[in-house]
Amino acid sequence: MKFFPLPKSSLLKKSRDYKRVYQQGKRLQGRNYSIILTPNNVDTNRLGISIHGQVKGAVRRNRTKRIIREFYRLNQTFPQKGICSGTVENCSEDDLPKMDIIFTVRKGFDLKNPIEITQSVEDLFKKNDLFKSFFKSD
RNA sequence: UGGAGCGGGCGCAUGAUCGCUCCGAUUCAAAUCGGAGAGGAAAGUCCGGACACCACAGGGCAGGGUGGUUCGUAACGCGAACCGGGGGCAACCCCGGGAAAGUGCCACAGAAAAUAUACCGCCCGCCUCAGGCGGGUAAGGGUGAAAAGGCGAGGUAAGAGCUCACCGCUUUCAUGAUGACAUGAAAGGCAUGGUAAACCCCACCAGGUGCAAGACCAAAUAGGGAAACGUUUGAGGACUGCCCGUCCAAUGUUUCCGGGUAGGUUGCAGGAGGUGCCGGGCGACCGGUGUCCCAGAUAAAUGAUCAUGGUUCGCUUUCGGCGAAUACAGAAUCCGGCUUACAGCUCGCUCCAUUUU
RNA sequence: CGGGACGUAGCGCAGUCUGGUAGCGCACCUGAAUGGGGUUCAGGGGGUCGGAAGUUCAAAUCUUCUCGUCCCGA
Repeated sequence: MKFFPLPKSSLLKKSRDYKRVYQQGKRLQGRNYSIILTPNNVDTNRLGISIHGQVKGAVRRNRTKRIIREFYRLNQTFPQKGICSGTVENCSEDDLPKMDIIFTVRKGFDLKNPIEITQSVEDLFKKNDLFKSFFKSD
């Protein structure tokens, strides 16, 4: 069994970090959720989770957050992996920069375990060629 | 056996693997090991306190809250017991100051909605063809949510507390109770419609703001104060009329000081604490003693996966098998209440009906 | 964490303080006017007053609880 620790340094903490990602990041729209990505200058990926207040009930919000975090714990390099899976070009996961990720959830989100989220996110990356938009635009 | 009332409890369990937060130990550190990790409502934020800061000579008004009595409590709008009224066959449940201090309101209907009054009536008198006029009366009809004590007898032209008995009401007295109040007696002779979750009156209560309170440490940037050393001037002021010089001023550098933002630390987990036993009390609760330490996050920890087993439902139906479901809901300074939400399981006491003995 | 406001016809709002009749504009329907449409005029329909209890003879209105939406302060 492999170890997948998730310390707090792998989470976004500050309001200005969130603002930077919202302003500079690339957005992927899923079903009642979206993922925002931007490269950072730290040597790890960092995750932030934002759940809309219309998701009623603190229990439901907390549970959604924990499931997303569990998904991230098991797939900490999913942005790099996803970008490579979405392009036809030559791509190595280790050459890509580390990312800041924000996972935003809206009303109607109904994925109930990490496996469903993994499948949904993989499908999402395959539909979008992020490699091009990040590194070929200039 | 069925129905009902009241008061409690539990609210999935066990194991494995991978994670998260805090505490303790080892340790330079990294890390390792050990321990702990959501609720009965953590919720709504409706009350009350603790704690903190601010304000404050004393008193009052306005505005707000509470509302039978006596206890309990740190305190309460909470709880207990009792009192009175109402509902229920019953267990039991619900309600609670003042309407004979004052003001307002009571639609429509109705003669009249509180100063009393008279539509249909009843009775008497006069005029008189039907009927009309004047007076007496409020028992009956009618209206309305509500109609001026109820009911019976006497009384009367017809009636009326006009008189009387009983009930109710008011006042006074006596007895009992800490008290709400209860019981009894006498007198009055009907005066007192409802509404205070209308204004109001009476009694009692209360400074304000809230842990993002408050305390401490403290970048960057801008600006403030002080000191030292320089610089500039045919722009200014003072010593002095002029020059030099000095001081102020302007400006630069350095150092120091104070406030203080981001950020960090603390407040922040031993408490009106839980629980066993003993004692006091009808009870709420209180006292003594033993024992336990029981979440502490901050873009905010308490999770994921798998296995086995409960419980409930559906299908199948011989054991059994398969599938589904497993409530309401997540700590944010803490505590005492209230209110609201809640799948299902379960315990105790009591009442009613039926059956058997 | 603390404070405040709102919910009434399909839509936007009065009425709530001071309890008895729910009203206005737009929209909708019918008719008139026009060759037809628009404008205009006349008439009409449509509301569990967010929900539940309570006070009262009577509640959109008063009281309590509750649901939803929005806003403000830190």
